[in-house]
Amino acid sequence: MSKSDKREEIICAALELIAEQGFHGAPMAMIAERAGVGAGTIYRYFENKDVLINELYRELEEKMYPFILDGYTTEAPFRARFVHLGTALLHYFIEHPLHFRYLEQFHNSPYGVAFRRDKLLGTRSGCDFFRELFEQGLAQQVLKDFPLVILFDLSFGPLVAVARDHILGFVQMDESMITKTVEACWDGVRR
Amino acid sequence: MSKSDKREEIICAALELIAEQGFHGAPMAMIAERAGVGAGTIYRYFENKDVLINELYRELEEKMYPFILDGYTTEAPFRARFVHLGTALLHYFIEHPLHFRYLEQFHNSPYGVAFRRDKLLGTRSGCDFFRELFEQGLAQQVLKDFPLVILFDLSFGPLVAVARDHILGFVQMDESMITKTVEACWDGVRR
Amino acid sequence: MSKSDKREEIICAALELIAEQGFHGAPMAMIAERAGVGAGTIYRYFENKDVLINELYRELEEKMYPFILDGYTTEAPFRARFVHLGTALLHYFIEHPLHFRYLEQFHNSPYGVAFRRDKLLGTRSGCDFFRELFEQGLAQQVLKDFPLVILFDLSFGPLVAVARDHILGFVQMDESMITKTVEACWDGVRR
Amino acid sequence: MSKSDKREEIICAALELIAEQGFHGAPMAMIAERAGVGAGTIYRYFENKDVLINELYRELEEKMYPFILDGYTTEAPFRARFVHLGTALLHYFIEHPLHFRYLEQFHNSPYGVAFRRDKLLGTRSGCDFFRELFEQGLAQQVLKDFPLVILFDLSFGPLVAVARDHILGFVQMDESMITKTVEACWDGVRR
DNA sequence: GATGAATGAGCGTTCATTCAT
DNA sequence: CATGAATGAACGCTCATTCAT
Repeated sequence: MSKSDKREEIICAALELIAEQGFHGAPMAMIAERAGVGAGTIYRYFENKDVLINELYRELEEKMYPFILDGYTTEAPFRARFVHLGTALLHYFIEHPLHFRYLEQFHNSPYGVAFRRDKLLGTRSGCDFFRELFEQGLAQQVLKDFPLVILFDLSFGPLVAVARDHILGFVQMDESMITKTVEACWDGVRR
Repeated sequence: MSKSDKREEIICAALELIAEQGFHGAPMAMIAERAGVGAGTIYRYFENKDVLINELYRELEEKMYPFILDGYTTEAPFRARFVHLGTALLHYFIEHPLHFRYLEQFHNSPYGVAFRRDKLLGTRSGCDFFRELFEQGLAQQVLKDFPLVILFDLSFGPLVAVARDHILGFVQMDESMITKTVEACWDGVRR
Repeated sequence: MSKSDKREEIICAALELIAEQGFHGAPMAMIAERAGVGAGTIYRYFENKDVLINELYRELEEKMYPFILDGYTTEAPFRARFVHLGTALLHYFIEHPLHFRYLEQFHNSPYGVAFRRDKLLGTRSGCDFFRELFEQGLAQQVLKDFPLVILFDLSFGPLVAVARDHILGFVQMDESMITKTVEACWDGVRR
Repeated sequence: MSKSDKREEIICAALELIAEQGFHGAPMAMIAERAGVGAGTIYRYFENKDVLINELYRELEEKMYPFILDGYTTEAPFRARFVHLGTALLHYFIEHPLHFRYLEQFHNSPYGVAFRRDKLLGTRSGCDFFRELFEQGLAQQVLKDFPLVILFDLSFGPLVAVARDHILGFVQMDESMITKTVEACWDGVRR
């Protein structure tokens, strides 16, 4: 197994265990076992558990963005762009339930709060295309006159909730339901 | 300190610590210390940590419902009732940030998932007025034709997200912003 | 409930719980509950748990002796006296399984060792009629020439083992089996 | 210290402490300390305290059988075989007082009762040579006509009692006393 | 005297992290 | 490098004992 393979196995094992069992249910020894490496080996790649958790988060984000931005063009009309992003996001969550559950675990924890604070204060980049889109929407007056944060909440709050309920089996999302849901979000933010 | 005072102190200490630090940031010994009681004392009032956590959740719910239902009347027009509940909920969260953060911790954990499953399957009562409202809305065709679960998500997803961002200091909600936010939710679900 | 009734209830509750569950399985609070008294009350009658345990032992011994000595006469022939005592002892154990199991718990514990040491060193009286009988047997040369302790062991070792197996249900002792067993013990010690 | 040395140290520390102080006089932390290992280390070798206790019992049994069976032959006359086993057992106990006291602690506890039940019901093998010997003795009519269990009690009851008294210093067993004692047991069971 | 709520030391066990091999 | 055995602090929980009522 090559060096980067090992890293990948560790990341993957951590993702599965944490997504399924939470941070509690994923001791380092268990992550190591599932990754097929020694317990000490993890510490060659990640300084400690916190670093592993944050690094894994970063990697998931990086895998998510290309997926969401695939086919996205800043030339399209505003509504179409909004629908594209929302639909892509919901698709991503539904097709990557482990990623989704990990992201949820992460956000709902001290890690996530610190992370989010950094991002809003601009010390962290990442999903700036969301921010750009919403700023444009405000400038063009197609969006309701809300602070950016609230526009985010109105858009993603429902999507995340729907994704969770789908993954937990409380509702079954098909293509048309996804579209309708995103359009409902649009109704929420559009002027 | 009277008997029920002690119970109250424990509940209160648990609320604060868990809201602020999560379940694993709140060892029983620390809860006891903050409550000003011995470690063993907690177990006179709560069989174990799980029971304490669930009991605390139940108590918060019981405090929340009267707050939200205050002034609520099934005679009012549908939109008014929706706005009432949404506004009240957001108010409650904003005025009780510890409660809010505890509820979030709870829902985002094995406790919450089990709880939610019970509720959706109808084996648990509680916020049935929400369900009733939404069922009426569907029947009267004032709401978009969605499964109940998704209507919940479209309504509460944003409210919860907004409350979280307010509490974390990412946005400052005033009365008018609250109203506007709830109305945006309404735009999301109304036909 | 009178003062001595209370003491009796405590003794009785302790006997039952310890006999059935061992010292471990008999917390003071549980003893108090079964006795129908407050937990603190026990400490009015017994300085602490150790004292309770030793006192209870002493009381059981005191109840046992009259039972065993009933009908016993130093005038009878030696063998008859031996058989009387052995039979009576086995009967007592079989008819008072709680007593028997308590005595066993006691003897097999630091309490019992200290107790036995006292007794053999003569600082404790009690079952001196056993000692007298065996000393006579030695003097009259009807018993094998063994130290007293070994004669005790040859006599009571089997009886205790048989009683235990009966109580645990590994064998069913009836009157004739009891007699035969005691006679076998006699064969062991007689010259 | 090698891996198996550590396991041995733990076993040995547990044996000493439990033999001397009983199960509750031997907390895991104290066993670890005496073994010269960290508290957590025990759990690498034994799943929990129960498993350690049972494993230790099994190991003692395995050490005992070869000792007892050394020089034992099924060809010898019945009485000789009985005397061999009895003498060997008593020797073993006297030469291994810690083993003896541990075995006593074990048998006089929920562990031992369950264990003994298994053995009598035949779901456990082990000292089947005892059983075989006694069954032969019954068939050949050299033993008194008793259930097996009682023959066991008549034989081992005294031996165990004598061993205990020797170890506690209540009597001093030498070679001739051992022989005489076993012969007395034989008198007890022989027809 | 009687109570039982309160205590806190002590238990068995877990797990992030280290380090000799 | 990679390992995984070893560690020990920290956890949830119990229970003998005390003491205000």
